[in-house]
Amino acid sequence: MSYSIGQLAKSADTGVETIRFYERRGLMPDPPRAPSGYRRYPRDATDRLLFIRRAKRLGFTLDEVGTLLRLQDGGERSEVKAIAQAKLAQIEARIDDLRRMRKTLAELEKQCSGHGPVPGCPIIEALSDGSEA
Amino acid sequence: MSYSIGQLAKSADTGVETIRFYERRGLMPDPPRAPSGYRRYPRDATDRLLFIRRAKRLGFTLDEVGTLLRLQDGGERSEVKAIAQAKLAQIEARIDDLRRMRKTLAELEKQCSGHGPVPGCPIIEALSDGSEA
DNA sequence: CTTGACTCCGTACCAAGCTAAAGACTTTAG
DNA sequence: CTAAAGTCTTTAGCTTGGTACGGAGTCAAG
Repeated sequence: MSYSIGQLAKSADTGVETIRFYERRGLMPDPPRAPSGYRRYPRDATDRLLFIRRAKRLGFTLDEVGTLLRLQDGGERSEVKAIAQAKLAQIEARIDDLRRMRKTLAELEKQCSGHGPVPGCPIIEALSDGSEA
Repeated sequence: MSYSIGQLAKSADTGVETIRFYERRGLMPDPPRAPSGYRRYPRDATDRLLFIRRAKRLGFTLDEVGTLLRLQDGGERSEVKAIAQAKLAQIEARIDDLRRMRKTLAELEKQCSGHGPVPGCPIIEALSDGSEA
């Protein structure tokens, strides 16, 4: 037995178009075809698709997912670890960015009474004169 | 005295193309033109441009910046505060997302010895079988 | 006056990750 | 058998925030 692309899509809760897109990007292998030209997926195609989805949820780009998939088919564990470390560093840098934004914005938001006209609003003033942002 | 677009760009450390882009987006007003068709900016155009840059640094999209600019020219302070609160909520949600990613990834990264072949690597295994991700 | 820098406009292109439309063909359910 | 649903390919579009190109006209320094 094998899957049609629609069945595969359903099995991993993705869209048909997404699978064809991953195929074009080299993440999903070109599957065998029925005489009609329809794609026929082996059962384990779902595993590959779920691998991609999980890696994406952890923050990896599709290019990085491609690298992880290639390493899965033969690579050094050190390479996997290095990719994970790099991604961790990116995530932490992004968190730091967002925390800085939050800090500034939260201070301004707290200072803003929320009543009356805009002139005098500390948020707009800070944006206007650079005193806080 | 007035600025050419190049001088304005330099005064706010942006590119000429960026200013024309903001103009198309309605963030910068259409400036008066010299007989040649060249844009002539009043001195305070720099303030508007810096406002946009600062708001962007705080995480606002260009559409949101546009709203803030319109409020600056007459609006309720409550509207400004509401936009700031919504943005704060978005930032916090994004931080939470990233922290979840970091937690999962950090655990996997710690479990990975970084030595030997990929088969058996806890990172790859987690992506393969969903045990952690 | 010439040359180089600047500016004009419209359009196209970039990243990333899909998503959709068009038109033809195949498979499946009743 | 028929009709609906699925699939095929190619191409184009979406999001956000710009960046770049081409060819023409203009401005400023020497």
